[in-house]
Amino acid sequence: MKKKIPEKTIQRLLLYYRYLYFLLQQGTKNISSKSLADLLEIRGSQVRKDLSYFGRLGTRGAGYDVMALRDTIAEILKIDKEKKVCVVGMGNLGAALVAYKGFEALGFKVAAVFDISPQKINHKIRGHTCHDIKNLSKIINEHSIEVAILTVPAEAAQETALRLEKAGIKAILNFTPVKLSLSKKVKINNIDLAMELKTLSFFIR
Amino acid sequence: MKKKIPEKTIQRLLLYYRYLYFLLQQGTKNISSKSLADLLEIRGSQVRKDLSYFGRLGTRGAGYDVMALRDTIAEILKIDKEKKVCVVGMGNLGAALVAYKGFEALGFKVAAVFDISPQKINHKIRGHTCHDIKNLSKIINEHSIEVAILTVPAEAAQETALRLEKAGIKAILNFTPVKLSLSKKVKINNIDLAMELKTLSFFIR
DNA sequence: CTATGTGAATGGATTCACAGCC
DNA sequence: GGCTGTGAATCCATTCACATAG
Repeated sequence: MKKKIPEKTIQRLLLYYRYLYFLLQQGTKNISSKSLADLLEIRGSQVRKDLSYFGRLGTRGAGYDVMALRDTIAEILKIDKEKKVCVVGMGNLGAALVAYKGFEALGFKVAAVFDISPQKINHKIRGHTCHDIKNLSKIINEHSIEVAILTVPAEAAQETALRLEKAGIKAILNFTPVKLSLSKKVKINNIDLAMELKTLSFFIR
Repeated sequence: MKKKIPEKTIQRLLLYYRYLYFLLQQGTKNISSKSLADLLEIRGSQVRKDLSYFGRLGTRGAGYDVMALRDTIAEILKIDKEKKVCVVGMGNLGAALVAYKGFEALGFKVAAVFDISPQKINHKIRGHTCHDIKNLSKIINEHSIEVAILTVPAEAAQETALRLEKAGIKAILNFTPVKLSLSKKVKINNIDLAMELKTLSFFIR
């Protein structure tokens, strides 16, 4: 059990969780690091190393108990605890993410959505009343929201991010192609769609 | 000028391109690796190493010519050449991506969209007539589409991916939370939205 | 005999540090 | 002097290999 856990390990932990969940539904009680690794096309040693960050979770000679491991990972990642998110920017992408089913399974709940446009404010978008971005701070505090999904136009990105920081947001999933400059206290992950597509296509042939 | 170019380098090249484009608009003629690196919060040596994969692009003592470097990167990444993509699965996310403006700037054009639902087939979605997924192969070949964006439900993901492979698709940007099993000829990049959000939130505090 | 857990070896990417050129 | 280009050094993640436990 070491100190610093690599981000890559956390990502794989989530993948393990998904497979274990599925395996359990199938009635699989026990699994070896090798079998789990094969499903993900990685090495058994990788699985074991990842899990070893969190203690001795398996039984030598016998492998891992699927349910126990799944529950341990759920605990590590706090998947059971619901976490509130807000979505800022109700364009096409923002509206699609509000409705995205996948978030629920990992314990996220969209607690508020924001936009700046009078045509959207106070209207329902996929079941959520769109709030004026002016009230960002108030609503984020009222609902104790810690995570924001940022889908505003590029021009508004930095400014909006600053408002999110001021409102006390701890993490931002940034869909804008802008490098946000905030204090290091705010954890930022970027999803740059056009870039992903371009990187991908560069490697063909 | 070495052999294998890391994927990370390609990603940064795209970022450099974006900044150079912007700098050029501002009238900046020349830039040092240090200044460019500062904009991206990386090291100058990283910029120089990345660029060195493609030859000697700068002038010792003087830095890089913004326009020349931008154009060289555009050439390396073939940003000028239009590449056709299709979007498969016209749910909320698929429909949002069809309308996503950011793709154009990097030379992508949505040439076809597909779904399986009779309610959508032959109807216009954000300006594109939605095709029956049955005609996937035919239309992909007619338009010489090489890249696909996959936004079908998880249950249909693997099956649809196989059809894309058979149709001759070279690369897939996979938005489903499914590990696709295809021959290694098809380059796959995964964007797992729920996972990104969960990884992000794990690291807060 | 089987499969985990882990220190050591390997591999890959980043950063250093300086020779080389302007 | 200033800044690039690059081999060497460093850092970090993955993989190996084996002692250890069941």
